[in-house]
Amino acid sequence: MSRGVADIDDRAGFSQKRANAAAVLDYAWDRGAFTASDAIEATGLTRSTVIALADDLVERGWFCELPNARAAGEYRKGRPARRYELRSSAGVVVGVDAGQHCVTAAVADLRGRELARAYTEIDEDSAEQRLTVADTVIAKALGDIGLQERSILCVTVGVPAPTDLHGVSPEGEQGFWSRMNPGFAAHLRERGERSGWLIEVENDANLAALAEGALGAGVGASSYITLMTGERLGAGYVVDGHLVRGKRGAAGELRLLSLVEGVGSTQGIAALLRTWALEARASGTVDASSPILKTPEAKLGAEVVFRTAESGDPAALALLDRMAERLARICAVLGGLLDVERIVFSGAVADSLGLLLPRTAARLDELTHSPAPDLAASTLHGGVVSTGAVVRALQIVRANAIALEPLDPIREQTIPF
Amino acid sequence: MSRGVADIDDRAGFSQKRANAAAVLDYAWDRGAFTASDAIEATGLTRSTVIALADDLVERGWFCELPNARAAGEYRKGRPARRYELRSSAGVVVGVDAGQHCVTAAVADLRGRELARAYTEIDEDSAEQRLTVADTVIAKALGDIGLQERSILCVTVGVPAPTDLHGVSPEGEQGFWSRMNPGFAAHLRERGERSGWLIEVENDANLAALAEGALGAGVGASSYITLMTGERLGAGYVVDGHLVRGKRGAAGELRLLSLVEGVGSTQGIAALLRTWALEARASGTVDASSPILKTPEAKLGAEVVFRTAESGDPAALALLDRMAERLARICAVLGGLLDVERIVFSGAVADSLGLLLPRTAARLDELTHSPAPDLAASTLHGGVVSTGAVVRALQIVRANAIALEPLDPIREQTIPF
DNA sequence: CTGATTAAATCTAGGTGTTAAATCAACTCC
DNA sequence: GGAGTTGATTTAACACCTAGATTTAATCAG
Repeated sequence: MSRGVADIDDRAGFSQKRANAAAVLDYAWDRGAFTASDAIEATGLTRSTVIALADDLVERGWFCELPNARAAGEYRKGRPARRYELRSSAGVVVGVDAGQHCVTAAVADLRGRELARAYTEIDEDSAEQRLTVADTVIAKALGDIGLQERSILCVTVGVPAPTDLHGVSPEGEQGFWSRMNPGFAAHLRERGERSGWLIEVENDANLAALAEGALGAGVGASSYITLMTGERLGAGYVVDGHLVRGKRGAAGELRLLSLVEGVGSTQGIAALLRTWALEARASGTVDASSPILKTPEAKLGAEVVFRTAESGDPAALALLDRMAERLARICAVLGGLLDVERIVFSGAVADSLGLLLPRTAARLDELTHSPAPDLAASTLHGGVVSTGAVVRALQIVRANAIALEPLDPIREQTIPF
Repeated sequence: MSRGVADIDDRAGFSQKRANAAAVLDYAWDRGAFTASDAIEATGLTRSTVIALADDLVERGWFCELPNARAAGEYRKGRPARRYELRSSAGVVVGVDAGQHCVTAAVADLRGRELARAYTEIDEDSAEQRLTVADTVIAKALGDIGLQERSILCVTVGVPAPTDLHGVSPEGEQGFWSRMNPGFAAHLRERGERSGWLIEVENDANLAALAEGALGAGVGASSYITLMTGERLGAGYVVDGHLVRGKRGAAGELRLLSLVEGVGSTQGIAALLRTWALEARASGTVDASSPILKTPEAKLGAEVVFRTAESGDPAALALLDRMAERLARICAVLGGLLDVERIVFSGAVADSLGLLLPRTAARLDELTHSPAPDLAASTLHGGVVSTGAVVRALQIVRANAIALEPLDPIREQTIPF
């Protein structure tokens, strides 16, 4: 569980106050304003205790006390209750998508509202560069809203590589993985320890899965898979509410799907549709009027195929059917082996799946006996990984909140955006 | 987590004493005799507190106090320490394997020592019968060692069907699953509530996986798969230390493996080797001296093939190679998709895999790029499921211990076996 | 405007459980 | 038998929670 997070309290015995404070804080986390009575009911503690704890948390900067009870229209007779709320500006989290070609950093408050976002493209793949680029992108995002590093409570970095419990990636083929993750964990941990924030380095598909589960098409499902499907396929599994990582964090690497009949490679939808479209054009079977023939070769990609199919073009539809067959097989195997209720398609092509998804679902239904998993397209457009990183960072902060010291509660009302 | 277990305490606020007592009890669980000083170090609590808690637990029947410190040879100077130990006879757990043809019940003490075992075969498949047979088999096992129902702390039942969080199985094809699990959960829960024990109904392969992880070939691995491979294939996944169950508990149902090239059906090793041996014999390509030709048809099964192969028979070895290829593909897909470090072969044929496993491993190595999972044969012979049920029951008792009342500490020394 | 009503805050006394420090007990070793 | 060592026991103080009485801040009815 701790995963690279500094273990702050290793006492096994419990401090009652600490535990109760954690309960109140946790209750407040996903709730808006609340009164002492609300917390009393939720925690089973006495009024005196709850109020003492809440005042404590106000003093420590986690809560702010709201003006008065009746303001919110929800008036009830009797003495107005004091109202508290999690101080969403008690600190920020940073979610970084350290992708192959581009590094993005998103800064969010404790409610998950995105306050800033910055990115830089990377040309050269030197290890050094990836680390320093991440540093500067984070600094840039923070700078845009006038915050300093000490506002950070947690930084989570997503990398296109499996990561173990310490955020370290294995070598991988031709060292790709260790090039993508050249020691983010160690680098950030060192800085985090100085500045007092927690860190985590996690596989990008896993973070995407968390994003979908928290905000996207995975909401409400306790078992689902997120398929990242741009140029290459990758998956993040959430089963029984837990992220499934595997020994080296490589669960969700789909290379072995090549053993499934009719699947072959692990190329993504975008890559494959492009290849197929070029093949079709070369085969001479495509109608002369079809955009698949008319589009210039350099521009012929998945987007074109999707758009062309929507206008009823038979050649494009044939390609979609072929893709549906392939995706259905992938979903059947993954969904069948893991018994998930939903499979979310995420990544660049997610917005264009209108025609493809129903076809895939129909085919999937034929392949499976028991109820097949639902298929859904991500609603999170780009930035899934950085969003997932923010989601994960918030989870980490929430789990460790009582052990953390938030910003001094001076600049109370300043929510930059 | 609770999974059919009666939720005894739903207060959110914490009782400090209760939590500390739980810590001490949990510390004692997988430890032999220990002194107060040991527990002090482990829990971080004060001597006074630990001793008070320990005495409390002695009074409640969870601990017994052992004679004196120096007895155990581990003498150190100074005043001899009081020594405590988990009272393994504080109660028993019952693990039931409610298989298709046979119901087995194992009774074990809190240390996991098996005290009794009973079984009955089932001829007819009436739902009623399965429930009552389970009752009588449990009663028989208990009776053999002169215990009464109120000694039971938890009953776990393994069924050859997926189970959801409440222990309920879906319909399944031709109602097989609901015939195998005709409401064990509801039936036992009712009885358990009267007699004060916890219950759980779980898929048999999942229980086998837990058994392997606790006592068998899965020990030491945090991510492994147990393949149950008798007549039909089934798997239990443990990834990152968690059992992976899936929405309906059907993770590990391998029907969809039929989509993998070279795997085809989900028949088990025993079933398939029998079929293949008969095919080979019919094909006329088998040497006349081979036992595969000479064994009477009714006796020609997996056992014969394994034994024959060991004497170097080419026909039998060819069958093993064919099987190795198939198993390697299964392992490659499962191991690759889930990133496990080990795959354990469990079930009836586990003892005969001496020749098959190395061949499978070699082929598996070719199929995977990254380090392939280790392959291991179960060392638990028959009874894996009931053993797993006991393991699971003990987990449940451990997790809920402070909320349970053990037997009155009267018959202290009576450990029947 | 006054007093009744209501709901919540605040105050107070008491109890439970933990700690820290001092003291006592049971050993061994010389 | 006395010094030395380790751990149990005792004691007082403290931390935190609870329950109940009291007070406060509001509405509402007349």
